[in-house]
Amino acid sequence: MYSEGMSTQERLVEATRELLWERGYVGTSPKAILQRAGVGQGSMYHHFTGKQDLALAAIRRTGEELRAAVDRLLDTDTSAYARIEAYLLRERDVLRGCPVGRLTMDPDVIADPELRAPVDETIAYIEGRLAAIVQEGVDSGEFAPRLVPAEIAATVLATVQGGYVLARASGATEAFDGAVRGLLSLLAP
Amino acid sequence: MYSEGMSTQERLVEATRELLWERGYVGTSPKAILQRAGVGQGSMYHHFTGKQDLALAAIRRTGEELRAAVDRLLDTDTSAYARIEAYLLRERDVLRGCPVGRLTMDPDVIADPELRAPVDETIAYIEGRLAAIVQEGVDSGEFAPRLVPAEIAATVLATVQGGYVLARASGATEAFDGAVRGLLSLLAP
DNA sequence: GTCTATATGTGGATAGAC
DNA sequence: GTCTATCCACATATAGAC
Repeated sequence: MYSEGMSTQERLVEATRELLWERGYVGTSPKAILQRAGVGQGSMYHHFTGKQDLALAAIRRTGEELRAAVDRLLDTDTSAYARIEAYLLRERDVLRGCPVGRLTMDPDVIADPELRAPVDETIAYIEGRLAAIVQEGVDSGEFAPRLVPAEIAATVLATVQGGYVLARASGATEAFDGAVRGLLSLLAP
Repeated sequence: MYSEGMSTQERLVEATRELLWERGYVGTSPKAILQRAGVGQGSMYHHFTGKQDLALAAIRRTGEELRAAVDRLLDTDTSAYARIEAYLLRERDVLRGCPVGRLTMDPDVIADPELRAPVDETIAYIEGRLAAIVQEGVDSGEFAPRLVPAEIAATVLATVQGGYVLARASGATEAFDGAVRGLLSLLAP
């Protein structure tokens, strides 16, 4: 139940991040968080004002980590296609879905501007990075000039997010892989 | 609150369908269903064994309707590209998301084989219809022979499902439209 | 068939002791 | 800072009257 060196706040945020990923905001109760974190009720309300506040910290951290991971993946000295491919083929726990994208199906997250903000920012950031790479590819002649970078970036991101949906519906990762391969075949120079 | 000619069962199923779309399975309580349907507690447990049973009826009906709508859209005597385009440009309430796809993010739906089955069947059905159309296009020379129909079908469906995610994250339909246009530009003969 | 009453647990949060 | 006790409302279901 987390390492010894982890502070109570950290344990609470980590437990919340896991539960938000697994069950979403609506499906996550303070009680479940406390049990997973191994702390008492009082600690949670000492460090955070409540469920929303704790979820906010958790979502922000998840967004930061995802953006950092994407940066590591895309900051390479390779062709535009190779970087888009690297993004699409990134190792993923497909059946768990995207820890950020899944929150968009949570009515209470979407209804709360504070909770939606870090979700929006993270997705917009990745879209922006992908668009810049497509633009490079268009400029260098690697991609057809008729491609609109912002649109292709949205298509790439949507294919990944939708791939999770197909995979979870079928209970198998195959559909995700198929969608990605299909897109790569359409993008292939 | 629904027409006079609607039976109690129908009212319950309709109310459940709406709530599942808006709030998902975890976020929908029997109480909320009863209030929306305008019936008492006893009626629900007379016609259905409980929340799961009612949700099952609701999901099945939503799946049937979606498959029928897709059939109407795709049963036209036009080119393969035109039919894929028609599917992608279908009029949608983008910010509400897909009434079937959103259920894949519901942990209690995915964990219950009975509830997941109609979700899986509906998505598999649409994928199959799209794949057959792509196959036609490949056979007729409309699409490049290197395209794998099942993969392209998955890409098309994933772009739509992921488009909902992008749109809901940003709170605007633009990202959905961008993803669709990007895919159409890649598919264009 | 439909209603109201009731039951048990949980959701989300506060109070106050240590 | 952390714990336990307590609070009120809701979630989900059953019982039994009409």
